[in-house]
Amino acid sequence: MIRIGDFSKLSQVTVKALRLYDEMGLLKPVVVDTFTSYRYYEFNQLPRLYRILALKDLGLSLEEIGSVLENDVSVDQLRGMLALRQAEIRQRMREDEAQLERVANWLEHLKEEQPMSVHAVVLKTVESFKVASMRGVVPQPPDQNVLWDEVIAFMERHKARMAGAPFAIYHDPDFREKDWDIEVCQPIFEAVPSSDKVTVYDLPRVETMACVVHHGSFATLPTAYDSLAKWIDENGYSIAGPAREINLRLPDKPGDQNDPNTVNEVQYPVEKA
Amino acid sequence: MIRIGDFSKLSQVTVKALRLYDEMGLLKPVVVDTFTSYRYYEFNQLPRLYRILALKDLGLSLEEIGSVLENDVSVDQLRGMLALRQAEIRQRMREDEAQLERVANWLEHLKEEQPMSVHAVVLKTVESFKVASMRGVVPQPPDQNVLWDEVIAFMERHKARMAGAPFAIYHDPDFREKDWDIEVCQPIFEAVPSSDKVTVYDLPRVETMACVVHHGSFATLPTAYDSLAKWIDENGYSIAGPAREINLRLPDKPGDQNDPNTVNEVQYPVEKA
DNA sequence: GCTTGACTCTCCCGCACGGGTAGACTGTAT
DNA sequence: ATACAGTCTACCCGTGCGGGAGAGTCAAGC
Repeated sequence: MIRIGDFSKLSQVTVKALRLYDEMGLLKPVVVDTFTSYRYYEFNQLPRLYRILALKDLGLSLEEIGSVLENDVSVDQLRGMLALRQAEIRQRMREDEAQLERVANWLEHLKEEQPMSVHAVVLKTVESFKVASMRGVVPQPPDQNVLWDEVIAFMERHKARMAGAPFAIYHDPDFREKDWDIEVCQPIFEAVPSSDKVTVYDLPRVETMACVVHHGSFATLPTAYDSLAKWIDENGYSIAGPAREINLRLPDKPGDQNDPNTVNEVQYPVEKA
Repeated sequence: MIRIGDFSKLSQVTVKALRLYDEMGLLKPVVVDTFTSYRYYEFNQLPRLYRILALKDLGLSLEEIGSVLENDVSVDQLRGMLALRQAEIRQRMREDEAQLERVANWLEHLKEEQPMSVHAVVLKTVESFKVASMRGVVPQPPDQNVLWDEVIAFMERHKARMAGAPFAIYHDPDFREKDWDIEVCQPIFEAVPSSDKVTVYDLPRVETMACVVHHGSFATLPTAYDSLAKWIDENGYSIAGPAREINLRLPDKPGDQNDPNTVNEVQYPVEKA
């Protein structure tokens, strides 16, 4: 019979851990002195302790280890637990790879510039939601207000309530001088019927959406697109659909292209390249 | 100004997380109602929140993110932090790979046998320590007691105190019928001078030692060697030195080869293959 | 004006695995 | 006998929130 400190040195398991395993019932000392509460171990408890350590090395929780040691799980169940662990580890390795890529990308950018603005890119999943939408070709983006007028009139006619910030979808796959193919959308609650001009439908869910927020006048909005596109490319993704431009905060004076307080979120559906 | 729930939906950051970021000073609402304590946010706080999320995606802690956002760290320091993260991630990926291998190995063994005994293998680092040792060739392992007699006599002559369990080093690289090259060692505290038969020296540190404990009569000890060797091979290691056999609990009757209460730990120095 | 339901607030607990500390004993070696 | 090392219980700490309790607040419909 040896004391906890010696057992700790022998097994290279900290005293703290041994006490925890005792408390959790994984490894009880053979004797606990009634008066002093000193724990006394036996050499032949080492195999059990090593089994605990071996199972811990597989990434099982202490609770799981307890079940395994007490034969509360069948061999089949153990197989299941380990298969699950396998999947978890593989998943984590995939995440680590992606994270490594992002960190490398930051380091790359830190060589050149003050990158705080560039890198505020976030991936989200956007659920399906209902919109009142109108699509048309207009000379320039600011001209989309003719489309908006229709949508607003439509909403008022149907007393539809807004379910989120209005936004525009830019359907042109690449930049153009004039004649932009733009769809303006207003999220709504009610499933009102479409009119000849305004369509009501469910915008499908987007699994992975790369998003960046731009705060400042419309004139500087293209830089947001640029850095977002750059991020997408450099982090191993590719663009998988048309961009959305969400008008979180509109200019104080309607149509003012230079209000520095406007806030927009630019979104691109992406997929792992 | 919007309430926390709307800000949460907008950013897809849970209300809980937003409150935490407030408390940690990462992102304070623009207004907190004095009477109701309601938090009110602005759209233009989204870029900062996204910066938080982007930094979090790199694996930085919230505390680190706070420093970065408050410009408490220079670009050089940030570079250092990210380089460190890079090293951490790579390290973790290496560990994950090893863990994956161990899990796969378990699953492999679960197909065949009741493997609880086989797999209680532990890797440790063994520090350098002082021993009184005597090496010699004897017909069979049990004959090592002639060596022990010398060491015990030596210890008594010098009044040396034992610093741990006695053990034997098996210097033969492979199994043999007779004439075993065995070194018996007793860890001691005092740096007493060597005699002509017994040598006192510092056994060097072993970086990685694969260990298994055997509990039962000496007759079944070879199975411990077998499963240890198997584990070493199957987990991508190779044997890098002579085996040690540590006598944690000796037979009650000295020399009894069949006492089922003896406990031995078998150790092999290993290195990643 | 009142009710109702959806929000929001501030605590507090839990997780996994201990680290660290405090204050009180206990065992052992000189 | 005394000193020193070992051990005991009990408590708070960290990470990044999730869950829930109990109480207070806001907006909309009647």
